[in-house]
Amino acid sequence: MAVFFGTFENKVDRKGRVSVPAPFRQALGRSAFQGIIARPSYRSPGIEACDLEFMEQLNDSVSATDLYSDAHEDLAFTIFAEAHQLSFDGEGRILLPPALVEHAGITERAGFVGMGSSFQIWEPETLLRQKTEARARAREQGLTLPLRRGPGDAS
Amino acid sequence: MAVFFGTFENKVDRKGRVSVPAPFRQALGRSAFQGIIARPSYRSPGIEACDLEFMEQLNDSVSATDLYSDAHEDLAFTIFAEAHQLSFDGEGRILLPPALVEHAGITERAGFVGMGSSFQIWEPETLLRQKTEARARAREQGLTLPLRRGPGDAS
DNA sequence: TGTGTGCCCATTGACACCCATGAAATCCCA
DNA sequence: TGGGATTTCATGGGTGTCAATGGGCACACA
Repeated sequence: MAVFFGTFENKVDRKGRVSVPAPFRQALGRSAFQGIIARPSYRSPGIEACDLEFMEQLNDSVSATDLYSDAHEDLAFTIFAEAHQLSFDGEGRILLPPALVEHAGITERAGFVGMGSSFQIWEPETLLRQKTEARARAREQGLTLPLRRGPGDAS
Repeated sequence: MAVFFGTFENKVDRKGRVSVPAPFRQALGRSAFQGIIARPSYRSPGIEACDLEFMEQLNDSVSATDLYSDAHEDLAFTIFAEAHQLSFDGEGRILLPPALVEHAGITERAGFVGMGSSFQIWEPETLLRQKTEARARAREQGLTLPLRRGPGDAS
């Protein structure tokens, strides 16, 4: 599975196009669909982006909740309703839909930040603040991470 | 899994390149991606470095926390946002990004120190102090370590 | 006909690749 | 055991390549 990491900042041209950073494109691999799925985050002014495969995983996870339950409906609306399929052009650029641009407050530049299995797109200044705050919270709360080891690992 | 140990000091040339010590390169092995992942330590003025495989383990561990939870977002930002993928050139050198150089206060030389399953890169003078202090603290506090044995071990 | 969109090509600046050099460690053999 | 031969490594620098960016053109649709 793809792992996205690092922060990149690219220009939005006057046609509304942005280059998706080359490392992210490489992490996406050579699947049939050349592009990404993007939707507004419901918890922040950022755009969440992933590949089709991850969308299918999300679907599996949502499907695990009871059909017709409130949680199922709300999750489904939140995750799938506002999702956009954005194809790469020949140079690896995407066209940001107005709804997403507005949600993120993006104007001239777009910040791409890796989040592991997915990545996000932000207005660069806002992203900087968000990163700083997230790091501060992680440190204050003493967040630690129990490392999971693969099955072939002896320890 | 790779085990990194020892301390090495190499020169940073005027292009910002440094040779990764040969023992570390050998420990990294012949995986598909020839290089390392590096990110600023959030607890010290050092640079933490590991291989892609370790990054995937981190991703697995982060993925084990609930998607969209506060902890998940904060961890993802802290661990993945500042990570840089640094490829080796033909001579086993990496190009240190300005953000990492600044974080570590590196100028003309870089100190590499093995930390077991990862290693760190420091400004040499700072590293010397850090090592001295760490040893002093370990001695003062009488730190001990319960030894875990692998399953293949007879004893 | 005007607007949005996909496809194509040009430019430029960073950096990944290539080769050369010297020093140091290791090996080999008398 | 000593000293020459060989290999490995760290380092320096030139150059081709690729990613990001900008703009033009054709096509579709309203």
